[in-house]
Parts: sequence; C-alpha cells; structure tokens
Amino acid sequence: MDVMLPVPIPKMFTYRVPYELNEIVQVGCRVIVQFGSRKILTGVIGRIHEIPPEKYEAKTILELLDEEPVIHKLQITLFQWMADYYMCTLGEVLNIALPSGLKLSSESRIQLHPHFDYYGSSLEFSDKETLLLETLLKNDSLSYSEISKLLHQKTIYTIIKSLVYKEAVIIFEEVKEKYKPKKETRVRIAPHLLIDHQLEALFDLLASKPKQEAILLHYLQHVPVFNQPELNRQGLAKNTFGNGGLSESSLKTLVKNGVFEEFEIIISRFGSYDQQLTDITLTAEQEKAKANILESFKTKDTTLLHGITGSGKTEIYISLIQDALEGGSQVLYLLPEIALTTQIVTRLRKVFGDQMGVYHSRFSDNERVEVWKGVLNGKYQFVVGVRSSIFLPFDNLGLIIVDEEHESSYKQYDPAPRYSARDVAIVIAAHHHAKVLLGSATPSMESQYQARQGKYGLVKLTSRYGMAVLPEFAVADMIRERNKKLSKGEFSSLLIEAINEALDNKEQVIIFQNRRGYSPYITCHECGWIPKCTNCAVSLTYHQYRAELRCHYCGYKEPMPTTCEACGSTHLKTIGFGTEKLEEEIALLFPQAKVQRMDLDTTRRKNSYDTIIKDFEQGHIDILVGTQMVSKGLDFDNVSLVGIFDIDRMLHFPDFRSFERTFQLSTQVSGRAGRRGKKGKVVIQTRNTSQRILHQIISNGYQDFYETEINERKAHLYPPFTRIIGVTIKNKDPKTAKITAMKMGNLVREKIGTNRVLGPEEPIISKIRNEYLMELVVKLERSQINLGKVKSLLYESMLEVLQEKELRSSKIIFDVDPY
DNA sequence: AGCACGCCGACT
DNA sequence: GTCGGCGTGCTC
Repeated sequence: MDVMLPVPIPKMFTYRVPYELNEIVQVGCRVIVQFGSRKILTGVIGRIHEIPPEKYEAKTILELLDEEPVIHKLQITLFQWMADYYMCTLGEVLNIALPSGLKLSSESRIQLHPHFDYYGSSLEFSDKETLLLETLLKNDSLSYSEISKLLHQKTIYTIIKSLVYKEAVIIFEEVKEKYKPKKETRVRIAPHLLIDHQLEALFDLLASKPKQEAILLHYLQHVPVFNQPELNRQGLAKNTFGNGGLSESSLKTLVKNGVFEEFEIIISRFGSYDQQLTDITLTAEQEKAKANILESFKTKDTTLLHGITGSGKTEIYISLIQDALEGGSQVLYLLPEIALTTQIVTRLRKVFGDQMGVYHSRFSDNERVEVWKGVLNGKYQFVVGVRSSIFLPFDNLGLIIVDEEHESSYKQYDPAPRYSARDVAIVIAAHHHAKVLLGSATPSMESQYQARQGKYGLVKLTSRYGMAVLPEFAVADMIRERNKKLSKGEFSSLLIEAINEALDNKEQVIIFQNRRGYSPYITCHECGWIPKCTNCAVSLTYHQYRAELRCHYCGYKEPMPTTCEACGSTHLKTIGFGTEKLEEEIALLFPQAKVQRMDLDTTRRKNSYDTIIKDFEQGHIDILVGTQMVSKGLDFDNVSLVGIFDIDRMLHFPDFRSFERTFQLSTQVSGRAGRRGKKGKVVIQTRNTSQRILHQIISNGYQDFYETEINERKAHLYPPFTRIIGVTIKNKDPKTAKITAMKMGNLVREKIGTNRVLGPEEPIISKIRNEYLMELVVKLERSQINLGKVKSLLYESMLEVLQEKELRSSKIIFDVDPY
C-alpha cells in the first residue's frame, strides 16, 4: 500500500502490510512506519494495492493506529489538489492538516545491551564511553540530546556507533502517543449495597460517624438512588465532595470499606452547554437578504453577501446554519484568526449548544484532536473555526460560510502549503456539492469581481441593524496642524477635541494605529546611527515597557542602549510612533481617562484578549488603543469615536493591494463607531487631505472605490485580471541569492514568455533570519493559460537551476495567489 | 525536512 | 588523532 508521510518529498511511499492486518487496513487510517534508518513517523494510508515495487524491497508497517479512517477519501483527493495547486508536496499538506496530537513522534534512545555485563567485560572503553556506560547503569535509557549534554559534545554518533559495534548498547525508538483523553475520577455506591435495604442499615451504622454520613448524604442528594437506582452507575465526580467542604479522608475510608467504589470515565475537555435560544428573529431586511441568498444558491454555488458593518450578517448566518443542520448536513463557519473572539462564539453557543465545535490556534493539541474526533463521529455537525478548520474530516458538508472573506489571515504564508482557506473552501464545497456564502462589509476585489461577472451570486444589505446610523467623518490635516502648532504630540487638535467630547459624554473611544511598539526605530541625534537587527535587514522597534529593542521579523531582542554604539553620544531619539507611544501620549493628554492597549504584545497570554474585550465592554476602559485587532467583528454599544492614525503609511506600502487593504481596514475600524441608535464619529489623520481614497472611505463609497481600483488593476494587469505566482529565492550568501534569482528569472522567461515575468528584485526587507532574499513575480493572464503546464515549467526551472553546484544551497519557494 | 556519511581544517 | 562544519545524497 502507499502511505502519505509528513515529509516534503513529492510522492507517497510503498509499504507492506503484515498478513494479519490485510483485512483491516483502510485508506485514511494512520500507520506507524520506519522511514530512513532511524526515524519513525506517523503516516496516513493513501492507496491500497498489491503491486510490489521493482527497485527496492518495501518495508513493513510497524503498527496500524486506527480501525476506522481518521481522514476521508474525499479529503485525500483534496490534499492532492492542494499540493498541485499550491505547488507543494502532499506531505506538507498532511503535516499542516493533521492536528499534531494525531501525529506520533519518535525519539531515538540508547540503552545498555541486555546481554552486556559492564563489570565483567574485558573490552576497553575510552573515558567518554565509560562515562556514558556508567550513566546508563544508573538511568535506564538516554536520548541523543541528553548524551550530547552529558559529554559536552555535539556529534556523538561515532561514540554510539562504536558502543553498538562492541555490543555494549542498543538503539531503540520510543514512540509517544500524544493525544490523551481527559479523565475524571468518580465514585458510586458499591452495587451490592443497593439491594435488600442494605443502604438503610448502612445509615444506622454511620450515625456515629457524622463526617462519613455527610458524604453519603451529599451523594444521595445528587444521585437519588432510592428513586432511580440506575443513576448509580454513572456515579458522581470525586472533586464535588472536596468542593462541598467535605472531608476527603472520610471519603477514602468509605472507599476502603467497600461502601463506595472508584472508577474513571473519559470526559470532554469542553464541558457542556445548553441551547438557550433556539429562535432567531430576523428583521424584514435580514429576512429578505436570506431569501435572496437561498434564491441565489439555486443557480450559483458561491454567493457573496455584501453587508455594511453593523447590518446584522451574523443573524442571517445563524438562520442559514440552522436550516442546513435541520436538513441533515454539516456546516463550517470560517472566521479570520483575530476575530475568533468569545463575543461571536458565545453568541453561537447559545443557539447551537453542544453540537457546535470550535477550532482555533489557541487550543491545545488535545483539544484539537477532540474536535477532530467529534467531527468524525458526528458529535459536531457544525464547526466554527479559523483557516485550518478546512482540514477537518467532514463527510457531508451542506454549507460553508466564510465571514470577513477579504481578510488576509485566510492566507497561510509560512510554512507550505501557502493556501487560501477561502479559495480552498470553495473547492471543498464543490466536492461536497455544498454552498458557500462569502460575507464582508468590504469584499475583496477578487470576490466582488467574480460577483459582477456573474460567477458568484450577490446579495446586499445596505442599512444598519436596529436604529444604528453610519458615522460622521472628519479629516485632520496634519501638515496644517503641525505648521500652526495646533497638534500635541501625534494628536491633532481635531481629535483631541473629539476625544474630550466623548469622554464628557461618558462614551468610549477606539484609537487605531497599525503598528505595535513605541517607535519603529531610534536614531542617534549626532551621527544618525540606527540600530538594526543582526539577523534581518530591518531597524529594531523600540518597546518602552520592557526597555527593549526588538525585531518584528525574527524575534531578536536587546536592551535599549543608553549611548550611541557608533559615536558614544547619549542623545538618542525615537522616530515614528506605534501603539505604545500613543498610549503614553493619551495618558498625558487625558489623565482622567482609563487607557488600555490591545496589540500582539498585550494579548499574548491565553485569556488576555478576552479580558481586555470584557473590560472594554463593561466600561472599565475609556480609550482603547490598538492595531488591526480592534477593527475586527467586535460590537460595542458605547463607542462614539474612532481615531485613525497614519493612514498615509498604509497607503504607500509598496504592494498592489495597499489601497484595497487601507480601504478595508479603515472602513472596518470606522464601523466600530456608533451602534444601536447613536451616530458615531471618525477622525482620520493624514498629511494629504486631497487623496481620492479618503473620500471613498468617508462616503462609505465602496462602489466608487471598487470602480477606480478595478480599473487600476486592469490597467496594470493585476488580480483579478491576472493570476500571480510569487517566487522567493533564499540564500545565506547575498551574491548566491542574486545569481540564483537571475538564472531562475532567465530560465522562466525563456520557458513561459518574457513579459510574464517581473524581476528579480530585492524585496524591501532583503534579509530575514540571516537569509538574503530575492523575488520574482510571475503574472499570468486568466484566460488561455494552462496553469498546470506553467506550474510544471516553473518546477522544472527550479530543478534545473538547483542542478548547478554553486547554487544548490539556495532555496526557491513558490507562493501561488500571494496576498 | 532530517539524517548519515565523507571530506577538510583546527586544536588538545 | 578527534571534533565540528559543511556539502551531498537518500528516504519506500
């Protein structure tokens, strides 16, 4: 049979099945196999056949892990499609798809040879060998890294080989099952006591032992065995006694005396939830939109729901999900990474209770395996999750919702597969004959274009939910403010005034600045020195609260210097500003207000994100400063003002999507202002008040924005008119990177046409993690292009370039449909 | 990707 | 000599 292994080699591997398993093995079951001389891996059976390989002897699988498949056949087809489309290997797809709790890892360990007698041996051992053997006498076994530490030596292979040769030690592989079901210890009354009134007799016996009697009463209170003796079987969790202030030692005595018996059960990590709200009432407009969506589904597999912020898309989703579930099919609801907050999950939980699974990156390995298994066994008919939930083993999907479909976090950038969950979702739906609903207030250019072309259905929601009205916009001219000395720090007088007004009215404020840290760089006033990362070609960001300089690309950090490392001057100044600096300035400008910052740095811990949201919701925070985290799917009733900083920097980011992103981000943040009947206000600070896109944001002119932008894309041959494949060349040596890129560029031009290839060029950040980068861009017109052919030509070119000896150390990475 | 194996320079 | 570094080839 052929096994898919989580390794970046573009093929499956043939293994033999032992006779006794011949009848049991199925495609989609996991197996453990030996791969290479000392690696043991978990793979998934991809194909069952009886053709023995010609050129080698196939190894036999070591173990079959599942009796029933953990992956459906349909998914294997999908994985293969993903590998082809995104130009990566099947193994890379599998590696990302399977939660790590389902993958076993092996570690080689060394142990004394069972027939080896250290004291009676006549063999000669070196000092290091002696040290190792004596340590092994004390410990049963040691791993490679433990030995390496013990001997203070990096390569230990020769020593081990010599000892293996002398038959003093053996190498073995330890395989650990990673997933552990969660267990709970329970107690129940010994079953024989339930017959013939023995329990009453027991009470008399315990009358003199009040503590034990209290325990028995506590049990009977929760498990009424007199009326329902069958309930005794399930018992009562042991920890309820301790929590009830009852003596644990008395419980122990009762167990010892055979009154109670202890047992363990496997429980869910997610507790249980009740469905509290089953009926969703839609407004007339929502009802109409829903009907339009259903109508559109009759002829189109994918429909775009374009609903402005606060128009109540979630209610429509809920209603559609309920319908699909009642029809007996599964539903997947995708959300972008950051927006997967308790807010939405809690809301859905009320409606769907236990049948809803949640899948996202903050869950532990064990929790993810539980969701995976829950989908397999039918416990979860409905899953809310992020990007990676498209890999869950659904077998009967009826509906996939991709909320905030324009979000870039649907695209995985590193490692491979560099896939777009939105695009893959559409492919999955086709496999299942399911429907896809894309939802957004600011649809991506791609989706909107498809809808206009009639490929997707299009449904619009144009009025805000309830009495909410769109916010009023004000643009602060920062050049004028600076010249007239009206601004204080980074804040314009306009924004300061607006904040004061909001605070006076006891309303909340959100400040948006898409850059974390205090300042993006510092410089020496005397000589112009700027501290740079040692591993990447970027300046270090100053983080004041830890007094550190940090690299946002590789994580490198160093303490904030007190003097210039070039000239020794103490005059270091910060340039530019991030969320930290704004937080500090707010504290100075509005000392009476409570400020909180929300960015990657303040939300690292597991619950910190939820805590901030909750605090803000309950009004413990007046002003929330944050990065794009504050722009996503959060509903706050009392926010009347949103401030947007540094929109110019976003616009001038050198990327064909910078206008689209700026428009989306600004519109999304603005949507946080003014809900439920109050008119909100948005202040945008810019150095160029006349740019057209500002007016499009202000007038909520999505259509106008779309028209201008789509013409730009058409004129410059960018998506959706073309398809882009990014090619990144990496090398530790900058010259080799350049030469590889040149050769690759020439070869690809030769094969697919000169005008389809741009570059090579050095990216803005030319070095990351000590690797120098070069980029090529392949632009392919949508029509009359055989995409598969082009991809194989690209792949061939890569192999050809890497044939050359001097260039072999380069890495060439393809990114299909980059964001 | 890992990992074995081989070749080469550096250091006790 | 022996260790560590790096280049190269292979994995059913």
